[in-house]
Amino acid sequence: MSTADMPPAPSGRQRSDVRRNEQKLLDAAASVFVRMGIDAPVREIAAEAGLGMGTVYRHFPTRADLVVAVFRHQLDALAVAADNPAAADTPYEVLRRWVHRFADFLVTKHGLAEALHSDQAGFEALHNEFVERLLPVLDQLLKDSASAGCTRADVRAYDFMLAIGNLCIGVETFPDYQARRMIDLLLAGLTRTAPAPS
Amino acid sequence: MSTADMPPAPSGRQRSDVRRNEQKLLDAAASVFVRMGIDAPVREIAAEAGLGMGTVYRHFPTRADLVVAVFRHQLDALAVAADNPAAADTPYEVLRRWVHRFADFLVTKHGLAEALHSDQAGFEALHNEFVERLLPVLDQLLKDSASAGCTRADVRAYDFMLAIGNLCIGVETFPDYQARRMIDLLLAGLTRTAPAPS
DNA sequence: TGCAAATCGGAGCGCCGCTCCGTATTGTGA
DNA sequence: TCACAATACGGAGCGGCGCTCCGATTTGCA
Repeated sequence: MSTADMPPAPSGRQRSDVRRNEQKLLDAAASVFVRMGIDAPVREIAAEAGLGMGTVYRHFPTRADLVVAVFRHQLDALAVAADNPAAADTPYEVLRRWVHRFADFLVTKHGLAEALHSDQAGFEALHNEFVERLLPVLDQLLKDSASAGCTRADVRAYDFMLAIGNLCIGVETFPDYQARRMIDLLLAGLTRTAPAPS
Repeated sequence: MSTADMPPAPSGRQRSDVRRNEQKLLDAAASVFVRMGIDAPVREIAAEAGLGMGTVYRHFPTRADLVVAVFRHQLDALAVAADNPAAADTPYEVLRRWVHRFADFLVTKHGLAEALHSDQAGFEALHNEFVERLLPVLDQLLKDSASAGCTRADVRAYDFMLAIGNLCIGVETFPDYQARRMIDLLLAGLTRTAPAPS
């Protein structure tokens, strides 16, 4: 599932061009993603890197793998962003801040939010990566906030994560859509008192 | 923008095969949409109707026009669904019910929610249709509820409509995702008392 | 330096949305 | 009833996409 499961090589050394080209591809992809969005043609990335199509697909079997690789360190940053409670904030405030940071991340990468929920073949890898890296963090934040009595406890982190991601969809397509307000609305719904469970 | 702006014909009568084929196309599209989702290939629809590609595109210049035409009467039904207050419900309850009905509509049409927010060329028509038909209704529901003191008044109907649509994305791709809960959460966030205006 | 193993490059396949124009159908006036 | 515009149809074809496949090239060890 991951890009490279065995650390360096099973026998003998790894060829030098492999590492070099992988880095070229990551740089090129990052650049192209900024310029043309996540859905940029693979050919474009190959061209930007000065490499062939075959090379791209040998390093990253599917587009989603490339996307995941490009954004992995940013995902890591998000995953640890909740570790420093930052002074004496209420757990709800910590949660709120993290959610907005998550939304920032999704919105600034053109089309990432859309891709996250795409049913295009291969993009489950992207979904899985988000679930693996971020779900535990968000789950903890939700539990902390609920334990402190700030928020209701009957909201599953998985639903909540997908919901935040979903709310970010369309910010580029429809300039009038204010995703932030809707995220705040969802956060408001999280606070205390469930109205009436049907 | 609409499929046919002039009612019958500007001069002379309209050929009979035109009406016949348009109906064939609508039926075929509805059937194919159910079977393969909104993103079904146009060729498939043409084949199902027993017609050629050219005929499809002459009747419906873009895929979105076809989608809009297929679902137009259901949109109408939604647009008037809020007209009968249904006994003595609180305005918030009326709003809640309508929102869920809207969500039902989106979810049962495979891929409609996704298409609504697609940046694919031509799909603004779909977006526009939703805005034209449903936004006034939702706006009224929100205003009524706010006037009655049930909900906050600082939420724009446009944002809210797109948010509901967004939350419905992924229900088919990720069976574990419970969009309904998140919609209820958003509705809960709507009830009175804004926490802290930043 | 030579050679086998590993990697690269890009032509090519299948699928898509959409166009274009020769062909078939329709309805009307004689 | 028939002939003839006017109109609509059909599907080959274009450009673009993701992804594969295999001959050409590079690499590093002996």
